Amino acid sequence: MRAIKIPEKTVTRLSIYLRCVEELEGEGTASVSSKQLADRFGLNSAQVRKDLAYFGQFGIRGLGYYITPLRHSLEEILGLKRAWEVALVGLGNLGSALIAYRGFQEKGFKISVVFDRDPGKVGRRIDGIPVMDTGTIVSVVRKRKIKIGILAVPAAGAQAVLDALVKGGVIAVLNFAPAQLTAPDSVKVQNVDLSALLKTLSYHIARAEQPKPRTP
Amino acid sequence: MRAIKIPEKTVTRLSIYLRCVEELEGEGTASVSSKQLADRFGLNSAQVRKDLAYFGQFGIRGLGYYITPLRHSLEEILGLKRAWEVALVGLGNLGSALIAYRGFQEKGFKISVVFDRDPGKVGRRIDGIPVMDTGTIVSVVRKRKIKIGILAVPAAGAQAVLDALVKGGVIAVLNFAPAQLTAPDSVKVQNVDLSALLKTLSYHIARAEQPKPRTP
DNA sequence: TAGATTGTTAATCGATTAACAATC
DNA sequence: TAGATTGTTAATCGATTAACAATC
Repeated sequence: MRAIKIPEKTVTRLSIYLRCVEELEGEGTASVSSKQLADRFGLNSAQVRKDLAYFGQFGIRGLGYYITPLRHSLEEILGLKRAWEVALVGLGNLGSALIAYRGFQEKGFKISVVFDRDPGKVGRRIDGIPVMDTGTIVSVVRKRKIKIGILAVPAAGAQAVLDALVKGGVIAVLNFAPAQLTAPDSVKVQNVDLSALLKTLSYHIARAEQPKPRTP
Repeated sequence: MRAIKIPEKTVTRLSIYLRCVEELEGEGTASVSSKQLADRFGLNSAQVRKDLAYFGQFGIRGLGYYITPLRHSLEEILGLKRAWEVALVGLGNLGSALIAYRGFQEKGFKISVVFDRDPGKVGRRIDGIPVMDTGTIVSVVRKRKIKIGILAVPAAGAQAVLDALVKGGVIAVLNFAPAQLTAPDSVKVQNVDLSALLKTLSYHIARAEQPKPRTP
């Protein structure tokens, strides 16, 4: 029996499909073909079918996909049928921002503990969430069986924090620190370098502004 | 003369290289080979050389790359030799968070105007930044010659805001709204769907927890 | 049954990695 | 000069897209 390798990009697209399907469901659509989905949301129909086929047979030949069952399947695959507890590390500007941001909680990801090393912050509660010392990460995360961590600390301390999270049993991390972190293969680290994203934008502007090479 | 297509991923990696080079420079290193760089930061040396070679010849055979000149070249390529003004649209939780977050300003991206449609917010100043009505995007952005926009509005209104930004002359957009937006090819849109990122993480946890197939 | 659309295999495309001649 | 490392071409790998038999 071969373990079929599912491309990372396929998983990323799954949440795009889910969003599209949610939208269609909201409009009361009963079923959709991969072609319709692709045309409407700017996707490729073959890719939609191939991506879905990694996980099972969700469609009906000659008809397409029933919306509601497909949504349920996507939620099941993505592990969204349950709520996840999340540990946030770093209560600086970005960390505070992420707590205030409701987007995560709405999607079933609940920040249930925050870690910071500033004694002035430790022991307080932010939005009802307890702030604990960074030194207690391993034990607290382990005790609460938390599997998802968010890193919102400066780059310099990020690796040590990641190590602690991993030691405590965390297996998926959203990292906002601009640093090349290392973790065991079993741990999934998603990097989000906001400044780097802006830098690629500035590259594109610089390219777009200067080159006025020749008017044919 | 052929226009060499530079892969998007190469541009993304450029800012990673810049970060590495900055770190080495901080340590007082004078030069580095692609191999050293790759070993230390978990990159591939051939890829480093190939990526850089898209933009010119920055190395010296037998020696490697001189750190400081390479940093300057990377900054020049990425358009970081100047400060950029940025227009932020949406002063909700995420928008406020992005203003409080110092990361952008530090890297030369200055949020110089914020747009919101809430009359209760318009006219005020946040952190010294004027809050203006969303209806004025086109004229304000055009007048100030702003080229970069950040979208922190709900998905429903995102396309209209993007259209306004583009009409005003913006050519690069960082989009936090979970929506499939369309823009002219000349406009670069970078999507950052934070919830989608968490969803791929929850997928990985779901995979990691269940499958305990057989112990050989 | 005829028409439509899936699931899947084959073809294409692009990106990564390896190899090496050029050259410091 | 000998050793090292670049810039670049060729080989490999993986992902996307096209094509089509299976089948609703």
